[in-house]
Amino acid sequence: MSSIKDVARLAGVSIATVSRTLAEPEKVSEATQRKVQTAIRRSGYVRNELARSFRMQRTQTILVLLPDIGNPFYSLIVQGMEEIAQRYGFRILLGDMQNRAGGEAKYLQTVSQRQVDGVISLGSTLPAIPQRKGSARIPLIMACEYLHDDAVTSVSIDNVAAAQLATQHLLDHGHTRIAFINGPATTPLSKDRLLGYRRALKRAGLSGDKALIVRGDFSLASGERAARELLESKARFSAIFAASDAMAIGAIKELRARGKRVPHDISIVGFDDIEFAQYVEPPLTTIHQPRREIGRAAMQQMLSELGAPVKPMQRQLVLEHHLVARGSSVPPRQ
Amino acid sequence: MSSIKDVARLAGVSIATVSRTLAEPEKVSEATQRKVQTAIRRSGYVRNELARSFRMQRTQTILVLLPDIGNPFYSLIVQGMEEIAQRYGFRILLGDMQNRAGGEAKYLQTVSQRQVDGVISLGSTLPAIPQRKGSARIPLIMACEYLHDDAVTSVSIDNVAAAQLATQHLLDHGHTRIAFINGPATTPLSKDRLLGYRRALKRAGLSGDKALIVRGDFSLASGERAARELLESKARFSAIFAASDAMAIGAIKELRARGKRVPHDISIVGFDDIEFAQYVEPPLTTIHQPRREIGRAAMQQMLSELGAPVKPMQRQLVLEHHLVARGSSVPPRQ
DNA sequence: CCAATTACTGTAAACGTTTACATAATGGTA
DNA sequence: TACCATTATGTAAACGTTTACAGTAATTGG
Repeated sequence: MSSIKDVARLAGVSIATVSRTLAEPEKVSEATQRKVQTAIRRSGYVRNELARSFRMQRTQTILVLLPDIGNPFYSLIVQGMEEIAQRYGFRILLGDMQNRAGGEAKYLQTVSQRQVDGVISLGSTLPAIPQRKGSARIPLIMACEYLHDDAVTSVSIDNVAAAQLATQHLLDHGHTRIAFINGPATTPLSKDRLLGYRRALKRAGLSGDKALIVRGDFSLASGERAARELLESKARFSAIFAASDAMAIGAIKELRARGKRVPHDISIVGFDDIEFAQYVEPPLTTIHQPRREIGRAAMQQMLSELGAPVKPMQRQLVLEHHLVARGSSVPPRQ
Repeated sequence: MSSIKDVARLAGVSIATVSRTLAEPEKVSEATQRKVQTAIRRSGYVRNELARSFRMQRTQTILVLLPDIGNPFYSLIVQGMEEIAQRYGFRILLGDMQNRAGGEAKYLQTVSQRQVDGVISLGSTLPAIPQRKGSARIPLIMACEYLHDDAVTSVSIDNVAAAQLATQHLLDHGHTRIAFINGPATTPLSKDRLLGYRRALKRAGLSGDKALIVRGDFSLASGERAARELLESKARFSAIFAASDAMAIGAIKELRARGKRVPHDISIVGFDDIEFAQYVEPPLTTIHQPRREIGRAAMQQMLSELGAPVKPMQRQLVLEHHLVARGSSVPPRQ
């Protein structure tokens, strides 16, 4: 492999000039630039990014922590992030946490080893980012999930409002006994969705029933389990609001297995609007999250914190959601 | 950040000794090792992997090219790869090709920039890997897809046999007019599946009908389109074999939209056995691919080529598949 | 007791960049 | 003309490792 030295020799200039031609061409005369450029072409030189990263202590790489790579919910978010990262010469290192608490640990190593410039987490817990003594702190941004803490930058939707909207939709159809399959209990996101659910019930003058609230982990299988739990609790309900489409789809399967028809016997509303939501039977009524946009915004914020010429945003960015009414929600049977 | 120098000073040894303690402890006396280890603990030293990669021209990173990150088919494969990579201290850099021809281009840059040690491609085309002059060639392995070329290492199933099995399953149920939604035309994988489909028909003494063969790109939407094409062609059929579960699910949606009942009017068999296959209505009969195992094997082969103490495998590894019969395939209506 | 071997440790170069600083050339101004 | 500012380029150090080579001390074999 030819190095900057070969190029310098070929062009008859110093290595500093070659480096400058590449990084700050405005500091090099046009004639010299031409010489260097032809030398580069002739030698087939390509910059050794490893050497560069080492020297500059920057890798142009952002670690993206994914709770579960098998959940197609994240794909569009990642694509949005890629789009922006790409544009500014950054790369994404994807870390799959396999839906496990602490699954991020192995990836945080690469952080303390200075192999990434920043971290975007799609998970609910604040990863304990090992900060390098004596260096700038490594930026962390949360996407989708968030903390109610102004110090932590995040991009998400208004989950209270969204959950309220979903519940209201079922109330509008005349349902009064609405079950709720929430996500993992402790996260602010889940708390907010629970709050939105309760708020809608309350505004409708309903008291709500503890037995109608169960939990999953956003996965298909957990939705199935949650529905089973609901059915076995003997609590009556004519509709379910699930905090993810995957859980909604899992629930539908279980309901069917128990002889309930959807939506005829039980209406269902999901959350996320993943692609599959349109393809299940019945097509899923759900809350649409602007996934690509969330990814874009999170990455933009990251790059702005890293000094890229991107306009920074507010600390906690909240994007728009909306409800997509499809076939899974209808008025209750008499 | 403390460097190897600080540790050396603290332990009263040379930096070479520190380096050796970390990389080849058998060459360092026990007493010295202890001194170095306490010095490391006291100083909070963590090796600068950037410097190391630079010096050694190895990054311990494998680029995994993904045709479409939104397709949940790939998740388990990636998990299998991660598992093995992890075990040997390697990382995975995921590259999403967004289902586009040439989508790998931007990632191959990182290859020519020496930022990865090897490439595993899940796509169908042979990525033109820029080889570094004067250095060892960068290993490439294909997983799922393959070329009929002994020079290219690959891990996959026997797609001819698998497609034949799926078709045979429908024939066994009594179907004689079986449509086939294949993947992109030009890949060996698609050709093999077509071959398997045809072989099954032939063995049953059926001639086959060109009009019953259509194509998609493995995605939900393309399955929907393919089904539409079939329905509009006026060709008669009582069953569909789709080359991916996603296309099968897409097709089901379109069939329903046109008033066909599945499986009552039309039986369907998919391919892949993704998680969703169990959750759609009716549950999808499909070919199970050992996805995690494919990932594991591909990564194992990669690491063995990179000199890790892993037993190498044969050039073209073929893993076992099987058919999972679920509700989407039944005998045809009279 | 000497030579040869072994086991351990240190010295210093090298990897390919970036960049602070020095230097040289040019042009403008008093 | 002498001076300064500006522009363009070169010199050389630095980043933090690994590793070839050299050196020393301890051990072994004769």
